[in-house]
Formats: sequence, C-alpha cells, structure tokens
Amino acid sequence: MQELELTHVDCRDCPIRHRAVCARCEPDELAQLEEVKYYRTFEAGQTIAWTGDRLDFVASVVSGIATLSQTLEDGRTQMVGLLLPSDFMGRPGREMATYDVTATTEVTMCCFRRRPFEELMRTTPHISQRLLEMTLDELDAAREWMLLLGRKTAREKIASLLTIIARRDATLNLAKTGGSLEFDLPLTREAMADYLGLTLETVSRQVSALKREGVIELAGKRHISVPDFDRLMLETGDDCDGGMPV
Amino acid sequence: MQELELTHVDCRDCPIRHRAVCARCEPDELAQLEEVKYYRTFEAGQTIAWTGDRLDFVASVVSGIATLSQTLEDGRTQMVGLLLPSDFMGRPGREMATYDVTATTEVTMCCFRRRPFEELMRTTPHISQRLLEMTLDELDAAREWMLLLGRKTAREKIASLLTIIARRDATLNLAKTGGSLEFDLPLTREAMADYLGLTLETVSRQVSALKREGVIELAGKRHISVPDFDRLMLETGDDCDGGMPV
DNA sequence: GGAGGACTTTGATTGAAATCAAGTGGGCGC
DNA sequence: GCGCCCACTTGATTTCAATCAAAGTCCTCC
Repeated sequence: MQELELTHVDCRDCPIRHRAVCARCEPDELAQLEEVKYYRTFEAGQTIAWTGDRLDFVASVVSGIATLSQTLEDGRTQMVGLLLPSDFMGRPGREMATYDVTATTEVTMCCFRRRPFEELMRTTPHISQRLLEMTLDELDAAREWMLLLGRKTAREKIASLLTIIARRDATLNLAKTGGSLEFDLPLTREAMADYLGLTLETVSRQVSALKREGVIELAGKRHISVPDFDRLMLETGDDCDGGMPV
Repeated sequence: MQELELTHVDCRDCPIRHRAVCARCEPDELAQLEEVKYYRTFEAGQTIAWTGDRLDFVASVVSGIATLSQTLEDGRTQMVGLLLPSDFMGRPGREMATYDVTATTEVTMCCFRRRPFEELMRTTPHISQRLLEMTLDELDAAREWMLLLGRKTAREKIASLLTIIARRDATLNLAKTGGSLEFDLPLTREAMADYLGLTLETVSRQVSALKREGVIELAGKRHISVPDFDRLMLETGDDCDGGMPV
C-alpha cells in the first residue's frame, strides 16, 4: 500500500509533507516551490472542477476527501479516483480537468500554480521521478479497482472497500486502536455505490448483511468496527497473501 | 488518444521508435540505451510472466499483443491492461511482476535490462519524464475502463471495445481504408469477455446483435467492418464530443 | 420540542447477464 | 477426405442486482 514518505526535508509550514514534491527536494528547490504555492479550502459537497473546466493548478490534498468521477450521457456516474490526504491531484501538462472533482468532506489542498510547477519539473528531476512513482501506484490501485468492478460480487465489493479504507486510515492515523480495527466511513452510501459500480440500495443491503452476520459492527450509520480483520479479508474474494494493514 | 511520437531521433535498428525512451533522447543517451537492450519474441498463448515472478527487464512492445490480467482466489479473471505495439511494459523499481502477462498473438518486445535501465533513468531526466506522460495516459485509459466496467451495459461494453480497437488500429496503421473502417479483432471472445467483465456467451450474443442490426459487419469470426462509425459511437453510452478516430 | 430534509433501510418486483447445455463451423493433421 | 478440436453460437433457465416504492432515522434549524 501507499506509504507516507516522511523525510527530514519538510515543505516548511505545510501541515503535511507532500508526498509528491518534497520527499527528495533540496532546500533551494523547496524554496522555489514555496513561491508558487498557496492553500485553498473547499467545503463539503463543493465541486472543485467539472470535466472540461480550465484547471490552472495541481495540488496535494492536505485534509479531507475528494473524488474523481466520470459520467455517461444519461447520467450514470462512476467514481474513478478517491483522493485522501497526501494524494496528488491534477496533471502537469494538461489545461483541462478530465474528471469531475468533488469535495465529499471539507477539503484543504496545497496548490501549486500549474505553469511554474511544470517549469520546475523540467529543471528538477526529483519531482517528475516522484510523480512517476506516485502515478504508478495509482495505476496499480486503478487496476485492482478494475478487478473489483469487473468480477466481484456486491458482497465482495463492499468487503473490499472496507479493507481499502481501513488500510488507508491505518496508515494515515499512525495511532492504532489495539486489536480490533475502527474507523469512520468517509463516504455516503451513494458515494460508496459510485465507487463500487452498484446502486445505493444494494450497498445498504450488503452492509446490513455483513453486520447481521457479525463480520462488522456498526455504531450509527458511519462508524465501523471490524472485530476480525482476517474474517473480513476472506469476504473480499482476493488472494489474501498480503497480510494485515500497517 | 495516444499518438505515436515520431521524431528525427530513432532507436537505431529498432523496428519501431520507442515512445518511452527515444522521443527526446540525445544520440549519446541512445547509445547508452543500446547497451542494455535486447529483443525477445514470445509465441501466441505464451505466458510472459506470472504474478510474483521475478522480472528483470522492462520493455517496449514492437509487434503483437499482450495482456495484463489479475485473478481472484476462485479463478475469476479480469484483464487490466492491453499492450499494443509501442506500449511499455514493466515497472522501474519493482522486481516482481504484479500481473499475469500473456502474449495473445506472437509478440516481439524490445527489452531493457532493468537495473541499468533504472540507473539510466536516474541520470537521464528525459526518460522518466516521458514515462510519466505515458503512465498518466495509461491511468486515463484505466479510468475510462473503470467507467465501462462499473456502469455500462453489455451492449455498450462491446461497442466501446470495438471503438477502442478501431481507434488504436487506425493510429497504428496509418494507411486508411477510406470511408468505412475495417479491422481484425486481435482477441478471442474469451479475451474480450475478460476485458469487459462479461462471460464469453454474453460477448457472442451482443456481437451477434450488433451484426443483426447492421451496426457492424462480420467477415468470418474476427474481421469487422464498421459502415458508420458514428452509429457505433452512439452505442457506447459515452458523451461523444470527442470526434472520429485519427 | 417539532418540522423538514438528507441519508438510510427494507420490501416487492423486474430484468440483464450468468450459468448450464447443446449445437455449429472451420482449420488442421493424418 | 475424414475426423477432431477449438473457437464460437444459440437456446433454456436461474440468479443477482437494479428498479420501484415506502418507511425509518438522524440532524439541523426554527
């Protein structure tokens, strides 16, 4: 899974260390980055960009959750990317957004003006090398997601999503809750459905079924606890040679 | 869509110009590449690598078609990548294959030994910049594929696959057939099913339906001709503002 | 505290694709 | 030329998830 790369070199006053751009930069390179950097906050539900909009920044998610989604003519939508803190958004070299980008919670982003950022990439190999690694990770994640969309049952899809969120949550919040795993679902049932290629009713039914069978416990609608992570993993349909989260 | 980037700088005796590594390289950089380069041919049906195998080269597809696929515990498989000539295979920095790579036709690859290639990337920013662009293109393709897998009907999936192949075919074989578009399906019905997250029976039924309705014409099992490309595009479910192939 | 609304659950029914099961047809070796 | 195999087609039936429909729950704002 993706790991935060925490190094001795920080992005100065940045709340998180940017996985994208800071890990291997020298102080003077960072200084250049500082010059084209600014923060921006989006409220929950706000659209950050529509497909086709001009987008003249790239950014690193500092806090909150954003989604990328695509839509067919008749309005069916599929989520194609989930941006959690430390994820990168935007594509150097492209003027237009090619996805709808939406903040599902309040989101703070550390933005870099696109033109100067592209210029910087040209002169600072670290940055494009780091971006390459991150993009390759995203591609791997997208391919796992394709397996989920194409071949998993509704139940397996739900179990998979829960393990994905649990894992990401665990790597982000280094604090652990001991034996059993707990986390808040950062997505509505509808957003989960858009992620999984299901309807929200099916999501609800399958979550209920997993709860009924004791695979997960629900406190409220959104707080999940997993008494036995291996049990949940069994439900994903995956070859689960890769072990526990963290 | 992805374009061949043909420049004045060739990879010497290489049958195709590597999109990945040559486009912007200087002659002396190419010379270094030549030193770690070799050709390899795989026969149709041959497995190039299993998930978990050690893979000590990266490569550019010269001719033929290879697929990347993933499998669940119980054997359900999903294709997650389709490698056509000029596509890049392998991941710098990773020792193991994370997908099953299979040659569906006879495939010739231009391989680069991984270690020295990685070393070269470190010293030659062109290469990682070009790889970043290609990887971003692949990510875009993967996301379009996710929309297909998650939200399209069987009929729309077939129509989409046909337009994808037609487009790729048209960009590769610069020769055109005038008005109506013709091409050979490079995949069996089963491979199409693995691509689309369907069963081979459903693929067969939907291809028959499109033929019955005159959207496509079939000569033999594999040779397709499309009398009206726009008509086919209408069947894909996409917002088809993006125009004709080539 | 109560009304309204967003989000969620649950139920009944339908429908698209999977599954199970025969076929067909063409290419190839003998 | 014959038969065999492989890729493909077609048909009958089943199943899982979508759709249509109605409540239930929680939170916010008066």
